Amino acid sequence: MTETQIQKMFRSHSYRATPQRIAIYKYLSEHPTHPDVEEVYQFMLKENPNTSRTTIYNVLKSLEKEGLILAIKIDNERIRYDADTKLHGHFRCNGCNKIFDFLIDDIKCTGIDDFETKTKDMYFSGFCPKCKQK
Amino acid sequence: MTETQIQKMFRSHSYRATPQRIAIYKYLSEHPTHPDVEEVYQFMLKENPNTSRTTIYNVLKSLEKEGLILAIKIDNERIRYDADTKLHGHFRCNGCNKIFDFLIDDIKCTGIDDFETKTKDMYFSGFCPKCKQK
DNA sequence: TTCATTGCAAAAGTTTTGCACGTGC
DNA sequence: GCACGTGCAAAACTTTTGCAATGAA
Repeated sequence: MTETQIQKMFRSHSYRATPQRIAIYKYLSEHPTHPDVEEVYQFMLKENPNTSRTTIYNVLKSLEKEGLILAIKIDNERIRYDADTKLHGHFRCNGCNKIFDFLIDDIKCTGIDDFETKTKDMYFSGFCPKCKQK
Repeated sequence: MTETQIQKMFRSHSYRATPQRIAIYKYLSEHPTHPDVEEVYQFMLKENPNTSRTTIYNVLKSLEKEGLILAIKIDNERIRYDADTKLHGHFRCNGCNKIFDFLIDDIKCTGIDDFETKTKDMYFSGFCPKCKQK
C-alpha cells in the first residue's frame, strides 16, 4: 500500500494522516510478524527518537477501533497487532513461540443464529511441523 | 462437581487440594459467567477476608497451565476464566458486554495440516439478539 | 516432617491521564 | 485558525517477586 493510499484510507475514516499513523500502519503491513506495542515502539524510535509510547497506544487503539488493524490476543503476555484484516486464523507454536497464519474455509456453529456477528477470531496453539519433531 | 471430586482432580494433577484452590475452582464451575481476576478475588474475600490477590493469580495461572480451566482473551481489558474446558466458542456482545457460549460443530482450515493442534479458541463479537434490535 | 502454597509488602511492568505544544486540513 | 493529535511526566492500575509463616500429605 502506498503512502498516498494509506492517507486516503485514514481520511475516509476521519483520521488525520499524521506521519506517526502512516509510519505505524506501514510498519504493520510490511511486517506481518504480529508485533506488539513494544516492537512497534522500538521501530518508531529509529524513525524519530522523540516518539512517545502514548502515541503508539493511541494509534494502535484507534486503528483497531476503526477496524483497520486486528488485535491478536493469542499470547498471555501481550497483545499483538496485524494489518491483515481479512478472515484468517492464528496458530501459536508453544515450541518456537511464532505465530502462523492459516486459512479458514468454513465454520459451522450452533447457538448464535440470531446474533449479528461482526468479528471472528480464531486462535489455535500447539506445535509447528519443526517443533513437533523434537 | 463435589468437593471430593475436585480434591481428587487436583491430586491427580499433583496439586495440593488447598481450601483456596477448591473454592476458586468451585466458584468458576458454578458461575459460568466468565469472571475475571477481580471478580474471583471479590468472591474469595467474602469467604475469607485474608485472601490475597497473589493467591488468585497463582491459582488461576496454575489451573490454566494444567488445562483445568480456560483463559478467555476476548476482552481487551481483562482475561476471563472458564471452568468448562470442552471445545466451545465465545461470543462477546458489544451492546451489553456479556459473553455467550456457543457450539462449534465443524471447522475447516487450510495451511496447518502438518501442525499438532493442542488448543482451539474461537472468539466472535457483534450484537446479541436483544442488543441488535436497538 | 517436609515442601508446596499462602499472604503480605514491595517492586516491576503496563497502560492511562492531563495538559501544553505542534501540525494537518 | 481550529481542532485533532503528539509528547512528556506523573498517576493509576496490573501483575510479579521475595520471603516468612502455614498447613496438606
